Amino acid sequence: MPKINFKKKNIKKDGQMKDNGKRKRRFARLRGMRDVLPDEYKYWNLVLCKAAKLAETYSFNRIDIPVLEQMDLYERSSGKTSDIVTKEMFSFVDKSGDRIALRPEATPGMVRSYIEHGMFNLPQPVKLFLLGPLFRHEKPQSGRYRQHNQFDLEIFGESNPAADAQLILIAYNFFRELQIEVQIQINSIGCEECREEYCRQLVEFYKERGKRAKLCNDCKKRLAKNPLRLLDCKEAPCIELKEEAPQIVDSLCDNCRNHFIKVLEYLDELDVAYNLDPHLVRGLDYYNKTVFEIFPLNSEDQGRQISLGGGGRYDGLVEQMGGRPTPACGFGIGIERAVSQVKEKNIPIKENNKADIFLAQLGEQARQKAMVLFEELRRAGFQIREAFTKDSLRSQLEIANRMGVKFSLILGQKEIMDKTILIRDMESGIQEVVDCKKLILEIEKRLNNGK
RNA sequence: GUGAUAGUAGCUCAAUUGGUUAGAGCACUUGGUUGUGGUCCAAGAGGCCGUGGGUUCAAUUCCCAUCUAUCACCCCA
Repeated sequence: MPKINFKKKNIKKDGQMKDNGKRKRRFARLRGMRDVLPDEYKYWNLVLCKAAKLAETYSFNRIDIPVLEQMDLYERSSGKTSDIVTKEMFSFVDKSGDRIALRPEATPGMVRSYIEHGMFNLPQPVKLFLLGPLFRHEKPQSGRYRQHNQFDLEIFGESNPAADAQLILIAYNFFRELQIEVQIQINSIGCEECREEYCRQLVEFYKERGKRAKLCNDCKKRLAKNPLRLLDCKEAPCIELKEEAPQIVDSLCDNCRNHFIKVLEYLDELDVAYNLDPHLVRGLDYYNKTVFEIFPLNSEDQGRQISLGGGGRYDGLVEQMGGRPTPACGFGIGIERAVSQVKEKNIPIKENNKADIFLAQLGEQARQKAMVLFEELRRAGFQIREAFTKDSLRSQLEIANRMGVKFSLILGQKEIMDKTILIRDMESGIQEVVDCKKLILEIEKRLNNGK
């Protein structure tokens, strides 16, 4: 005998059918996007404040630039062959047929802004910082989102190696003061001339007796297109080969070598620890001379090294983008990654939004009076909270308790008639009737006693 | 873009050899107390068992696809 299978979801307890004719659609978050909820925002505040404070100290001025730019901007600056441009851009054609991209990195937009607003007429160097979102259409992973925020610093119009060193110092301070241990990897990839010379050496090296055959397929392509990227490969045979490959530091011209040595000297003097990494090359076309990257320092290493930030010098970019010849350098730090490090370290966070007083009311008339009183007390400078939409005293005291206030003021019909108010000590539960006129004095007395 | 694992309530997780009302803890709402929080007690609400298709009398359970998440690669912050 077949049994009829009624689905429970269609039947209410009383046996009536649910009205599921129109099912409401629930919207899901887009892939790789995140909501930052209040619980997490305390960590964000910590990180964001540290960033803004440091930037200010080193005379960087905050700017905001659009999230949308012309796609060409990135193609011409970051490089048409770079991963960021070729496969990671959120791009589209808008209603007027323009090719648009959501910014995948900050520097090109900053350069555009510098040129467009004639900032070369300002006293140089121009030091700017940006806090905001970037977009990359990658496959999401831990610590990697399609929208992420960066703390981005740029110095325009300064060729002095002290500028490079200062950027690294700021990054170093940023993490150290957030109690995150980091490791700084640094290298110099020289200027166009010495890089060209180096690439020639590198290609020659790999062409020697059968080395080329050992390379992975990607690297064979790199050898022809962008030999520098050979140093970045993580395939075992390629790593083995590159150990013996010529190092770019040895091919630097005098100018570039001196610049690099100066940067390192400043860092030594400032006691900023760094590792020279002769294989560090960055994925963007515009870098020259100093390049650096920051990694967390994990004693028990879990294999993957996730970068917390990186940057370098890009002396040719401003001119290439149509501006005057302008030396420049900059770096970016991933806010989400910094936040996740802070959370991991369980750094205690002081609650700065703690209140002293809660004002409870009972009855419509009392509610009106209480709303007025609340404004008075707030203007008098007290840290006060309320829940005027609640009716019962019970739920109001429950909220007061959750907020951890020291006292609750209770205003009801009886108190209004007597022109008094109740002060309840939340710890002891002791209540006192106080004359309304003396309220401020009485509160101050109690708050000061607590100290 | 490639590969691995997973998806049940807001959260953390049970259960099902395919079967009739899918459970718990925390959180939430209400009441016990029509003017008193933290503890306690009671009740309530909350589930397209990720989505779509297939097999079956019957699928949350089996199969396929897909989406999403996590992890690794690529690359990066």
